[in-house]
Order: sequence, then C-alpha cells, then structure tokens
Amino acid sequence: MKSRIERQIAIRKAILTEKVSSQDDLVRLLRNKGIEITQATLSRDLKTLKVAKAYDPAAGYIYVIPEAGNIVKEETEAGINYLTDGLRNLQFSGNLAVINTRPGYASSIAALIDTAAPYEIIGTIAGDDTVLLIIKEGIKRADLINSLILIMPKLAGKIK
Amino acid sequence: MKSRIERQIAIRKAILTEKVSSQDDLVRLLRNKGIEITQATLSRDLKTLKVAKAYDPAAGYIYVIPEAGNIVKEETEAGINYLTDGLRNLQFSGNLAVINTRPGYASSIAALIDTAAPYEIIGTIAGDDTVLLIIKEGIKRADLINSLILIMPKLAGKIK
DNA sequence: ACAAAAAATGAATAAATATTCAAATTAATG
DNA sequence: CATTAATTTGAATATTTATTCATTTTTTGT
Repeated sequence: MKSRIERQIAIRKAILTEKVSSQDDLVRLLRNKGIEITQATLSRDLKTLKVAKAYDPAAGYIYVIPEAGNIVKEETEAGINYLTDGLRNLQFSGNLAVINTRPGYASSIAALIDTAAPYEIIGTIAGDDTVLLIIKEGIKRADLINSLILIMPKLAGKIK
Repeated sequence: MKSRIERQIAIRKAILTEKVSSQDDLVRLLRNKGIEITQATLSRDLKTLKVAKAYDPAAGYIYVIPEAGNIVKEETEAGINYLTDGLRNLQFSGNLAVINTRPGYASSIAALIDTAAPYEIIGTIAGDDTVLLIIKEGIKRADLINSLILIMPKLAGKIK
C-alpha cells in the first residue's frame, strides 16, 4: 500500500492533468492507477490539499489546485516572421466571423483579406487585435474557412 | 417581486461581503434581506454566476466569485473604477451587444474585456465611444450580463 | 520491544448540493 | 388580446460530499 503522502501527490497530479468533477470519479481514476482509496479518505485528502471546485465551461464544475488555477502562459515572442503569425483564433457567430490576433496585427490582416477580396466576404472591420468579417448570405462556414486558408495558410493549424 | 438578475446581483454581493459555506446559509442570509429563494434556485444561480467553492483557512470551504482575469487583478482598484466610470449603456441586438461609453473610453474598456476574455464573447471591436461585442452562439443575454459584471462591477448599477 | 497515545482509515450515515418533474410565470407570435 | 412556446421555479428526490464512530495502523516514550 502506498503511503499517505504518495497518494496525495497522485491526487494532485490527477487533478492537474484531468478534468474531474466528482470524488467517485476520482476514486475510480486512482484505482485504475493502482491506488486504493475510499471516498471518505479522498474527501479528507482534498481538504488537506485545499483543492477547490470551480466552473469550467466544458465540463461544469471540476476540481482545481489553488495555485495552478488561472495561470495564463505567455506565448514566446520569438519566431514572428510572417504577418499571419499574428493569427490567434477564428470563430463564428451567425453571419459574422471573428479573427483574434496578436495585439496590433488586426488591421494588417484585415488589409490582407481586403486585398484578396474573396467574394464570400462583404466587408471587414479591424480593431487592434480583432478582425470582424461580415459574411455574404448563404455562404457555408467551411467554404469561408477554405477561402481564408487560401489567403493565409497559417490559419489551417488554428481552427479548433 | 425581484427580478432574476437583481436576485443574482444580490447573491454576488452577499458572497463578496460575507463568508458563506453552504447554500442553506446563503438562503437564510438572503431571506433576511427580503429576497425569497429556495435552495434549488440558489444552486442554479450559483452555477450561472460561475461561483466556485474554495478553501479558506478561517472558515473551511466558502463560496467565492471567480476573478475575471489575472491582469485585471494587477491593475489598481482606482484604475478599474475610473475606467468603468466611462460606461454609459449596454444594449443588445441579435448576437451583438453594444456598450456606449463616454468619448474616448471605448478602446480601454474593450481591452479590459479582451483581457478577461469571457468565453461568452468571441470578439470585441472598439470605436471612440462604442464597443461592439460579438456574442458566442447559444449564449443567453442574462449570462453575458453576469459575465460582464464579473469584469466591471460598476455595470451592475447600469442595467435597467 | 512493549504499552499507551495519536493519527489514519473504512463503513455507515448525516449533511450538502444538483437534478427531475410538474406547475407557474414570462416572452413571443398571430 | 389570446394562444403557444420558452423559461423559471419549488418540492421532492437523487447524487455528491463530509462526518461519526469503531477499528486498524503508526508513532512515541520508556
């Protein structure tokens, strides 16, 4: 049988690496790793570790380790060689598409799109780090994505 | 009786000002303030507000309002207040929300929202006195309002 | 090493929280 | 308005989490 401290380290690791939303789930998860534990002991361990339960859009409420909770890692500044490295994300809502970019990149990227002027897009508006694309009616999202990838191949790797 | 959003604002305030460790306690607390609520509804409200339960050395586990973003925390309280004093109005149209601000305030407020990056919002664009928010599909207005209040508590007083 | 004390644990159970389902309220549509 | 659709809510209940209590394991002092 593992020691108490080893078990708690395993609990911490499990919470850091997976989204766990109940103690029973965590018990099963730990048992699969060869750690015998009951829900009662786990409840005590979680308190010892000061584990919190916080909201996660994907999975509802999940357990989180206090310190590691909201650390936003900064991307490295190295390797920005091309304009479209400024691309961060593409999302849709209704007949709009939104491109999130690195700060300052939005207007250059919008200009690039304007120059290419794909017929799927009837207009663009750029802020500092956001480009808004107004999509022509009746255009499918997949078609617009393909059209944008033609202009900015880097985008291909950033579609979720 | 009180509206749903008013009730949720009261819940938020209660959690911010007192250490509450159970929903039954919170129900009693709210009833003392003249707000009728059952545990079932409170449970749903807490989820809507993304309230977490975290360890507190003095009182064990208590409910906490999640922090909107790390950078927000670094700014001075006065700075945030000053900024969000620029807020004038919030209106909706379809999947868009428009914040009217005092002249010149829009981009700073947009930056504040971008930093917090709530998942309900897929992008923002700022003019001089107007911020356009593009809302993720399927998000309810009340949920977006709650999310924005997390970032700018001043907003709570400006909702009809 | 041995006995006594302290800490850890599991099973059962109490307490707290989430969900179901039916009713009530509110919003949308003609 | 009237009617239908959608959302909100409470009571009851299911699920999840914390605690009690008896027992086992570990630690301490001699």
